[in-house]
Amino acid sequence: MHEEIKDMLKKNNLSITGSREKILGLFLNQEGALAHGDIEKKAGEKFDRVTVYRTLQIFVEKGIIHTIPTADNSIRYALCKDNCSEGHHHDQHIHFQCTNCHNTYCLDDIVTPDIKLPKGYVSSHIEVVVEGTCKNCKSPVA
Amino acid sequence: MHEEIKDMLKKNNLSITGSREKILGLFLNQEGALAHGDIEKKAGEKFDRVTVYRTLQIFVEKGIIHTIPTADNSIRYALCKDNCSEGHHHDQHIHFQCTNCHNTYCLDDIVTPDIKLPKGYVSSHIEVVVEGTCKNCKSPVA
DNA sequence: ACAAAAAAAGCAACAATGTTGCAAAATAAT
DNA sequence: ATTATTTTGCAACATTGTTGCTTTTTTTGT
Ligand SMILES: [Mn+2]
Ligand SMILES: [Mn+2]
Ligand SMILES: [Zn+2]
Ligand SMILES: [Zn+2]
Repeated sequence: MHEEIKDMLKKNNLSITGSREKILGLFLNQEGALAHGDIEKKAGEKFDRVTVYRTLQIFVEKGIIHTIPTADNSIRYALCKDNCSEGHHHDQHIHFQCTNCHNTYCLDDIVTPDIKLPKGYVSSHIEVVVEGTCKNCKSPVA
Repeated sequence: MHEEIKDMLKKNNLSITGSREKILGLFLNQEGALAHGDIEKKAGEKFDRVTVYRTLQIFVEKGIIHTIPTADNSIRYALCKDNCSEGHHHDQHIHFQCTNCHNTYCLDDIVTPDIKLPKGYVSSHIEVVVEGTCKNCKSPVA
């Protein structure tokens, strides 16, 4: 597991440092997505806030994690599982945000749908965020 | 036009004040969506920053405007055209964000698609944001 | 294993954004 | 017109994000 982390960093031409190992570890041990605040709390006790910002930034650039837009003005981050690479993401799955537990999940198997746009508009990327109740929060009988 | 603004405020049980008239006017004279920063710049010169926050908040609550999530951590706001009411939005259109001019548009005629979710997930609301080149920025010949 | 070079982390200072409580002012109701 | 209600502006503060620079750590090459 810890070797896996080092390998991932090496594969992306990143030097192995404490903060990168720690933060990447957080993502690997996490089902859903993480908001910046979560990461600061969990990792930031050991590291400077600025380091967390810079680590997340470089992880996004390298295609290790991707961002998920949400309506509450706090970006979430999640691991890329679509073989993204430096400067080129191709995450095309949708995201689910539970209004109950407030977790955000990548639904990696659900591909973003095609959207027919009005004449003149050209699409390069589609983000779909579905809100509702997640499988863990589903009411027992419903 | 100015009567229209007052009527909208009255219809929503809001008292008629300078800041509300001004900010609602901005939205009515605007094709795309407005980021908080835009509104502060255009209206905030006359009004306190706090007033802008509170005005936007109450407009959202009343169903006069809705928010649009974006990946750059700056919520955009746009007029509701779907007869939204207090506490109950039913904007079901998609949004388009131009990577060139950075405008955000409501594509009011394009309804959000149905999404087939994995077992256990229940959807209550769907947000779709398409990125690309808008009709105004389209390259001449393409 | 060591020294030199390169990269990252930490620190401090700052900018931008968002929140809250309260007194003064404006608006609405009587 | 007076009173009651609502909204505003202000001040103070909290949170979030950015930048430049020095020190420390990691990597590279020997
Ligand atoms: Mn994802
Ligand atoms: Mn819209
Ligand atoms: Zn849940
Ligand atoms: Zn454009």
